[in-house]
Amino acid sequence: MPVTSDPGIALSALHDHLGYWMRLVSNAVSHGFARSIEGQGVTVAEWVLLRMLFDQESAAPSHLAKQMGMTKGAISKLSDRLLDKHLIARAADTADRRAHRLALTAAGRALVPKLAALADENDSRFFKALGPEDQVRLGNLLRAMAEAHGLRNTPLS
Amino acid sequence: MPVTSDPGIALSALHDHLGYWMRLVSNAVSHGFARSIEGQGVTVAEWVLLRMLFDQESAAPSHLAKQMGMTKGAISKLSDRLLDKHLIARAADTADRRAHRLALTAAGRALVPKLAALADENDSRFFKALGPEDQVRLGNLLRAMAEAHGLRNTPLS
DNA sequence: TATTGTTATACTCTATAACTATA
DNA sequence: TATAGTTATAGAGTATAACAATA
Repeated sequence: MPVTSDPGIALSALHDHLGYWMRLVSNAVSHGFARSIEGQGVTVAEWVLLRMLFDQESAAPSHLAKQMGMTKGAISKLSDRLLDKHLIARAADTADRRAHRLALTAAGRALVPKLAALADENDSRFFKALGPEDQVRLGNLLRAMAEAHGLRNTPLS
Repeated sequence: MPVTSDPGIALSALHDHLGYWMRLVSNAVSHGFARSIEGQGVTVAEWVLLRMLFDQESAAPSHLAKQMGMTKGAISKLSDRLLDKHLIARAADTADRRAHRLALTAAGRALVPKLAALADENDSRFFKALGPEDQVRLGNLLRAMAEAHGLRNTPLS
């Protein structure tokens, strides 16, 4: 019998929801990663933006906003920080004078592989608790959820 | 071959990490829940505090801080908002005059079952995409991760 | 008129620490 | 001295909207 002031009402507990366990594990993995890259002077959102630019040479802020599921304003703030750190550069678009292009600097390009290695290590460290088969099963279940709900935006926080 | 400026370096992508998929799905579930309860005027963190008080009659802020994995300062701010909404009440501890006791008001106690029902609905809505067996498998995998890493604090964000 | 991007405002959550009252 | 709690400050993320420049 649950310990409540009104035992006549059956009330779901926090841990009765899969969402609770998802968030518990997800937060631990993400916070662990945030700690592992803060020595490199970047946040998780900054890592995502840098990693995306690594594959694209240059991108418009509006394009990154769509890719990352953020607003234009949020991308501006994120870009400002990366510009201050000299990890990206901003240039005017030659074709459309409203538009900008963001690209990695040499320092930014050199940093991405280090961050990717830290991401690999963080993922391994957490999920090695599951055997190899269960890691595959977990990935399949999560991708099935993402597919079923049409989830596409990169998760940041 | 990956499209990068330096094809000689194999670089893990964002979606190569289980942490990426965890966060993608977890964020969708949590944001969906946040939207479903905002009509009741509360945030997810407020829901967690209210749900915990429902089982405890009253609790000290410092106790809630440990339970929820938050600092004393964060609990103070959270409590202030719930006090403003008249969902909880604050009283001096009779034994230790430094300490306080937080408890649900009648309105707060009446609200918790509504929020619990919304939490049930949100969880069902998202995870029905998996069959019943896969829901059990996912829960087992997540609880195994939590157990392996000693995760205990309630995830909020 | 619509679009690109910046800037401003505000709110939530987090973290640290200064501060008070009491033990 | 240590503890309980509040308050202050700052940073990160999110969301909305006002704004200037250009299409």
